[in-house]
Amino acid sequence: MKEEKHLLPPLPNAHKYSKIRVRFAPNPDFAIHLGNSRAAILNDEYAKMYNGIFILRFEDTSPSVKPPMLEAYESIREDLKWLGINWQEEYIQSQRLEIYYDYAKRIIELDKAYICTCKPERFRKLLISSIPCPCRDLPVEEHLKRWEGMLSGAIKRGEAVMRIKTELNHPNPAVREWPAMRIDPKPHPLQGIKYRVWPLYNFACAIDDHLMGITHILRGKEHEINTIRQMYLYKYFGWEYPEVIHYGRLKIEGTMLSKSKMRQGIEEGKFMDWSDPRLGTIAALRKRGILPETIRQIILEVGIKPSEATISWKNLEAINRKILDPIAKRFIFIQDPIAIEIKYIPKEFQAKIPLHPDHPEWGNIEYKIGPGSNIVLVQSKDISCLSEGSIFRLMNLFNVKKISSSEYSFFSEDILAIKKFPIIQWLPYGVGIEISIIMRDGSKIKGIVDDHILKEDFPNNFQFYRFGFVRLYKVNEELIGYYSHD
RNA sequence: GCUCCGGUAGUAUAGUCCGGUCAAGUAUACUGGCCUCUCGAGCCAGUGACGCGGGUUCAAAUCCCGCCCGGAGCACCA
Repeated sequence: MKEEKHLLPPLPNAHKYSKIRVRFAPNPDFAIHLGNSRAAILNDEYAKMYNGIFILRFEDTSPSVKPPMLEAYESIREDLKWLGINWQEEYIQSQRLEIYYDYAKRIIELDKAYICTCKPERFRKLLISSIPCPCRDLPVEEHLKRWEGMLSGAIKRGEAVMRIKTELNHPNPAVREWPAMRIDPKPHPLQGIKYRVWPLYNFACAIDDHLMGITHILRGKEHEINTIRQMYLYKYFGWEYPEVIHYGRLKIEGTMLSKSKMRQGIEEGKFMDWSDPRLGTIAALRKRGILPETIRQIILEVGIKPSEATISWKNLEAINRKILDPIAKRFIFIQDPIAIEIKYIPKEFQAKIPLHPDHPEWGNIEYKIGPGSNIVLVQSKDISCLSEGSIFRLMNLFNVKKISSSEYSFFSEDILAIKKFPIIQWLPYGVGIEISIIMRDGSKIKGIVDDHILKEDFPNNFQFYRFGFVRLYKVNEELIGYYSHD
C-alpha cells in the first residue's frame, strides 16, 4: 500500500526525552473496540516513529463499578497483537496496590491529602460553596489513623474516602478536592478479597504514569479534567508532568461503541457475544473480515485532532476492499439454489471459472456441461425475475432461453450476442457444499459454494462472484461465512 | 446550569500556528462515460465545503470580536 501521506504530526518536545515512552491503558471490563484501538494504534505509531517503548497497562481498580472480566485481559492482548502492536512492558494495576498505598500514605504525610468521612451529599454542598469540609483541616496524624482504619476494615465501605487537596475555589468544581482512594470490598477477579481499598482512576493513573516514565500521554478529550486533576499530584510530589495530547471522540456511523451498552445487549440476548458482526469491537471486525491494516489506515487517516470524527462504514469498507480485492480468490456461491434442466444442448461445453480475473496464472475451475449433464444450479432470485422468453447467460458457459419457469433451453454460445442480458453464476448439479453466511445485521443466509474452496486454507477471505467479500471459517467440517462487504 | 474543547463538501482529511502561491488539494461516496463473461476491481470526467455576522488588511479558511451549532466533563467509573 502506498498510503504514506497520512503521517502523524511529531510529538511535542520529543527531543527533551532520551527515550519516548507511551502507554495504552485499557480497562479489562470488556473487549476493546474501534474507539479504543485508536489510542492503541496512535501510541504504537509514535512508539515506532521514535523507536520508543510501548507499555500496556491494565486499569482494573474498580471491582464494583467496572468489574474486570477475566477473559478480557487475554482477549485485549490478542486484539492488540492482531492489530500489529508490540509492547515492551506490561503492568496490571490490581497487582500494584501496595505501591498506591505507599504513595497514599506519603501524600497524606505531605498534608496534601486527607481522609474525608463526610456524607457525599453534605461534602458536595460545601464544595460548591468552596467551604472546606470538617475533615480537611484535621491534623495529619488523624488522617494517618483514619487511613489505617480504611485498610484494616475498621471503617466500612462508603464511610470514608481519601481526597486530594486542591484550590477550594477552583473555577471548575469538578477538579476541587478530587477523590483518590475508596473502600470497595467486592472480590476482584484477579486479587480476590486480598484488598479492600482501591485507588480511583486519577490516583493510580498519575502514580503509574510517573513511575513508568511515560513521556507522552495520548488520551481522549473526556480526560481533559482528569489531566488537570492529576497535575496536582505531580506538583505535590515534585514530579514533572508528561506531554499530553487530547484527541476527539471517534464514532462510527450507525454502530454504538459503548462497552456498557454492548454488554447489556449481550446479556439481553440481542447479540451473540462481543464478536457479533453488529458490534464495533475489534473481535467483531476481525471476524467479519476487516483487516488490521484497514483499521490502522483509517485511524491514521483520522489522525489525532481534538475535534470529534465519525467514520463511515463505506470508507472503512472501501479501504478493506482495496486491500482484499487483489488477493482474495473468487468462488461461485449460489444463494437459495434452484436446479434447472437445460434442453437442446448441442454438444459438450467446457466452462472455465477463474480464481481471480486479474490473475489468470492462478488458474481456473473447469466444468463440462453437455447433453448428458445438463442440470445446473442457479440463484432462484436471478431467474425468477426474468420474463418468459428472455435470454440470460451462465457465466463463462453459454446463453440460455427461459421458456417458462420450469423450462429452459440452450440459446447460443456467443457472448457478444447477448452483451446486454444478465450474466449469472451457476454450478453443475451435484457440485458444491452447503454454507451459511452471517450478514452484517446478524441474519443468516444459506446457499451452496463451489467445493473446490475446500482446498483452501481456513479461516480466509474470499470473494463470491456477484455477491461480495466473505470471511470463511471451517467449524467441524462445516463452512461458516461472515459477510464483509460488497 | 456551570467548566472546558471543537466547527473545511455526505464522510474523513490537507491547508489555520508563520495572512497572498487556496476562486481550496486528497480519499471515499455520488453521477455520467470507458473497460470487464462478478452487482468486484481498474480508467476518464463531473457535482459537492471554509457555521454566521462584523472588524483589521492592498489581501483572511487563515488574525480580532460577537453570535450560532456540536461535543465532552461536572461519580466513593475508567
